[in-house]
Amino acid sequence: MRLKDSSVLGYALLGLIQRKPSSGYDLRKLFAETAMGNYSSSPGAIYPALERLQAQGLVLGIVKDMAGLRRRRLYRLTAKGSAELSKWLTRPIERSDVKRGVSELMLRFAFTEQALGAAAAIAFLQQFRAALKPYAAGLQVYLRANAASMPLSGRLALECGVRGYRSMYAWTGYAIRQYRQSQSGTDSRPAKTRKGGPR
Amino acid sequence: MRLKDSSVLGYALLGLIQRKPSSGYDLRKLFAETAMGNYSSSPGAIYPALERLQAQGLVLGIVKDMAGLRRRRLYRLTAKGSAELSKWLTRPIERSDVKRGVSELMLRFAFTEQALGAAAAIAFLQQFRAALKPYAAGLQVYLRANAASMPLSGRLALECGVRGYRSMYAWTGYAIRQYRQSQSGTDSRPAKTRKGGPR
DNA sequence: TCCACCATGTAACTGGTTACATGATTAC
DNA sequence: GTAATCATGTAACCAGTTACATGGTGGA
Repeated sequence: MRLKDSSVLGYALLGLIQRKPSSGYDLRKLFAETAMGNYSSSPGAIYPALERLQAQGLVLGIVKDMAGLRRRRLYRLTAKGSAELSKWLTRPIERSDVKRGVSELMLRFAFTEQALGAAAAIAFLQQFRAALKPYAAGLQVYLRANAASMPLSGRLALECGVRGYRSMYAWTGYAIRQYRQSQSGTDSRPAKTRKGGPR
Repeated sequence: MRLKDSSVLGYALLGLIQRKPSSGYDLRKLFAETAMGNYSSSPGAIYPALERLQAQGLVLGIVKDMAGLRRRRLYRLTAKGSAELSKWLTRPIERSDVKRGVSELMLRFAFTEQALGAAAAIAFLQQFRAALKPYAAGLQVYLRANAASMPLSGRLALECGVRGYRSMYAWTGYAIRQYRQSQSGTDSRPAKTRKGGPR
């Protein structure tokens, strides 16, 4: 009897709660306002998800009587929840993960630093890089083999994919360099300086 | 009483069926084998989806007694289905489409050429391009404004997104050039094109 | 005969969406 | 007192997943 792993939404919630104990309302706002907007929102998704996490013992919600405001249920990770989050973050990256879509991997990356430290983030990037390379190459091979028999639109759509994966591959190199740089400088605190921007 | 628009899967099925009348089995194989793998597969999704499309009158399934094989139900588009597909393909591209994810847009692009001709595909690319530019710029602005207060991982994740959108923007330029080239050279397609002349 | 494969379906479960309900607090 | 906002929930519905069922066909 397999306990279904938490959905991506579940892991996103775990990650955010780990970062800072939060109420459902807080989390909704985060999803709605920050660049994580592609992840769902709306009470009908989040409150039930939090209940599921609590039922699995990954999270513990305590009603706080915030002076002067309506009671809010503050969730924080349990030890089990923390372990589950770590397990998800360190799960080996496979071809199928890349294929299924890169957004879950980016979410994992975004949480790795604060949950497991910069070294783990670098390790993640290296794995990601290693998975991207053959994937892009495979697409390229498929493209070369089938280009002649595909309509132009199909060929171009594939090329778009190849370019996207290549771009991400290049990004992993850049990101690793950034981490190394931030480590060699002041230790422990990831450098917030250097707002160069991409490119 | 709004009939819910077909889901993305529904449109994907319409597009594939338009290209060539197909059975559920054919469609499953397409999803499983071609680079469209990210779209679902598995009978439990496809057969019910086909039934829904039929119930909406977008598609008509006829049992063919393919000599020597088990009967297969061949679906083909109805006029209504064709119209619905065209409506989806030509729906204006908005910021929210880009945000929600680019894969639906790529699917639309891939079907546009065969359904509506090369001119429509070019028009789609131009719209797509026009939507990508401000989106990437907006991300960039957000990044610059918040980089200082974000952990390195968050900053890098955002930068990855910016790079991805830039790469896609560049791709739209390339794709438009490719279409122009294919049109000016040997016209393979019977000219549905030339509506407004390639600007 | 039995197995492998083609092809279609179905049932149980899960999770997300939309829309609404509820109640507490602050501002007027 | 009433409106706006904070905050949590709930119910109905819908689509997708997994896993299984069905049955027809060809080949050993």
